[in-house]
Amino acid sequence: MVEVVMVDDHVMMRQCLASVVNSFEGFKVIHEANNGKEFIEWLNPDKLPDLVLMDINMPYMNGHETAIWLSTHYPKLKFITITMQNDERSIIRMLRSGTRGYVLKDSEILDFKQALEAVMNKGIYINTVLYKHIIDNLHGHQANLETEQSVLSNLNEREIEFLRWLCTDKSYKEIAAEMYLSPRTIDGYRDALFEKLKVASRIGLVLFAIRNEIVKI
Amino acid sequence: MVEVVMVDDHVMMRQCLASVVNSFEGFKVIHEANNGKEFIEWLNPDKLPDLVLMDINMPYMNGHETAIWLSTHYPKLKFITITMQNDERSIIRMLRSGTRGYVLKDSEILDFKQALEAVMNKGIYINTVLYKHIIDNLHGHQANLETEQSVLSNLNEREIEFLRWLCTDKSYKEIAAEMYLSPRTIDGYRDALFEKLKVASRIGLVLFAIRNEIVKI
DNA sequence: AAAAAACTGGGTGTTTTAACGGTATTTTTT
DNA sequence: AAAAAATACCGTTAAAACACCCAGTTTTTT
Repeated sequence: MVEVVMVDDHVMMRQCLASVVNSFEGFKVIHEANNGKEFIEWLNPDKLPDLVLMDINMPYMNGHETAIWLSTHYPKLKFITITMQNDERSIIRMLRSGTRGYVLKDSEILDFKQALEAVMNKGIYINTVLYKHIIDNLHGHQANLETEQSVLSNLNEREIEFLRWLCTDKSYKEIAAEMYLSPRTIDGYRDALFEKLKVASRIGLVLFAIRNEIVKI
Repeated sequence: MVEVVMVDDHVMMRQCLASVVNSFEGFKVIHEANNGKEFIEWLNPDKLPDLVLMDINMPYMNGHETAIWLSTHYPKLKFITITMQNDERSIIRMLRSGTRGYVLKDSEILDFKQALEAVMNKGIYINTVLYKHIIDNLHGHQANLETEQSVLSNLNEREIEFLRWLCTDKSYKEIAAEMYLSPRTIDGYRDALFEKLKVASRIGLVLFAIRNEIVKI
């Protein structure tokens, strides 16, 4: 039986969700708290719950603060964020703070159940609507210079890989070895990129790669 | 009934997984393909499957290429990546290409089932082990930034200015002229920064400058 | 006021990078 | 099957980058 704790200052909402959780086979709500502070004061290191469901917006100690505290003190304790906030920053922040799932309060019960089951089984769960935000964030800022975008699409896999290598402090000779190519070939790659990207030095290539998020900084 | 297509060049693996999928209630494998090319040639716009499970490493047309093609031509067609590759680049790349799930081949059957169910129900599913990679990616390398912060505070105005010049495609000689210094002095600045920042090439300096937002990209 | 630190400039090398000239092989297109 | 494109490769030369050595001047510290 998965022992669940609910942390949310909206009592009605919390109790509704709790009854839903109790209706799921294998899940049982063993405690409810009004906010993060109440929750961590209640926590007993010898008898941790299996799963915590919590809101972000709460008085005294909000979901974000609680998440950081939990990640620091009980990194193995799984928690899912259940909230109405679907803005990118909230999502990213909670993910970074270690939440295993992020479910919107206006999701369907089935989504909710999926999230619980996925999280209890080594996974993470994020609503599809939110997923887009995350992917955008992985991309970085898509508002790249359009002219560069078209140049970018003219680069092949190998050139992209080369650009990534350029953004290290390896010499061309070392990069050649890494890519299993002759240094001469690397010379050719460089020259081709100089031409394509209209630059004249490795620095120019590196800056392009970073601007276009070919490498993560 | 969720109609599933399996795309993987490892026949044994594919057939094993297919039989497992068939054993799941509500799922049925309706087609198997050896690679992306075979798969998209088989695809019938009038009768799309509900879910595609595919490997990354495949001949002729690999998972990444197939993912991009699918995202372009049938953005609503859901697919899950099932692979042995758990390196960050593969994961990020597939996520960016629109995969709804990422499951390692050495996962347990239950994980696998969770992934299928989560994806069919508006979610995405990613193994916990992989999740770390994604979060690290969202972070950027924040851990490093903190240690670099102290290094940064040891740099003087002139060095900062020099770092900014480094992030252009000017040569040291040209930078010297811009800063009204002798090229020799610039040499000294560079060497001092190499020492302070523990790097050994201009590229390293440029990356530092960008990471620490000394220059705006 | 003396010592230390920081800033600036210099000499002399080696290594790396960049620009120029190409060729041979495979893959794709026509 | 021929043409075109893409891929991998090579040599030479000049410039730039990097590594080491150094010294004089100014600023800061003691």
